[in-house]
Amino acid sequence: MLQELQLHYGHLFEKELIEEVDRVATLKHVAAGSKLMDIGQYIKSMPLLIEGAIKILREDEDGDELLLYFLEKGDTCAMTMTCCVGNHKSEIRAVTELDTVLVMIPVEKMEEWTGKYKSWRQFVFDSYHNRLMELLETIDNIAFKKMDERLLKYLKDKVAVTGSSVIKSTHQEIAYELHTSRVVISRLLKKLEKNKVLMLHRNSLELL
DNA sequence: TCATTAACACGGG
DNA sequence: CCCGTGTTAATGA
Repeated sequence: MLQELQLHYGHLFEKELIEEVDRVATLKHVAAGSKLMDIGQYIKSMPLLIEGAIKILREDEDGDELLLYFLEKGDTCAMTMTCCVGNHKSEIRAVTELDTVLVMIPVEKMEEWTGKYKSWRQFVFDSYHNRLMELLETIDNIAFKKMDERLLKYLKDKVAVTGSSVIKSTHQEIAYELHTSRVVISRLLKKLEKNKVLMLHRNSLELL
């Protein structure tokens, strides 16, 4: 575990902190498509992403979903940090997008390290900032952009996160995550295909 | 105008 | 056959 930590967090954390993480945290492998966290749940440890990707979703009163943002390696869930420390319920749902490797840190250590390590404090604040920026971008998309632009951004994000230009989703699944209907997604995808932006296949599509 | 809903046909697995 | 896909018609915001 020390090696992975060194590789992904070595440039952020001082040596003593890395070693302490290695001592107290546990490594966790999670298969793609697993629900890590659901709305209303309490959280007892905080994850650092080593490998893979996680999508963060919000749900409305009808149970419809909306994708908020993706987490990638080197990221952590800012929501989890507040929930852990304040002992609040989770406001979001987290589902693994890929097979994912996590380092789980016990809650007590989070507060202890905030006083002990400057790099930890910095990491926590940076994470808040990054998530907030990500969230603002999502709000801009929903409020000011049309569905065709939202769809394109979604597809590009997905390609960036998975590291593959082939997206293995049905139109219906995409529609759920963007909170719209399949008819719209089908129509827009067809238009994008005509414009040579992508190729459509059954159960998958490829960005060009 | 554009999204949603329902309905239908097509075709691949 | 079942499911994903492409399209259309009706309705509403």
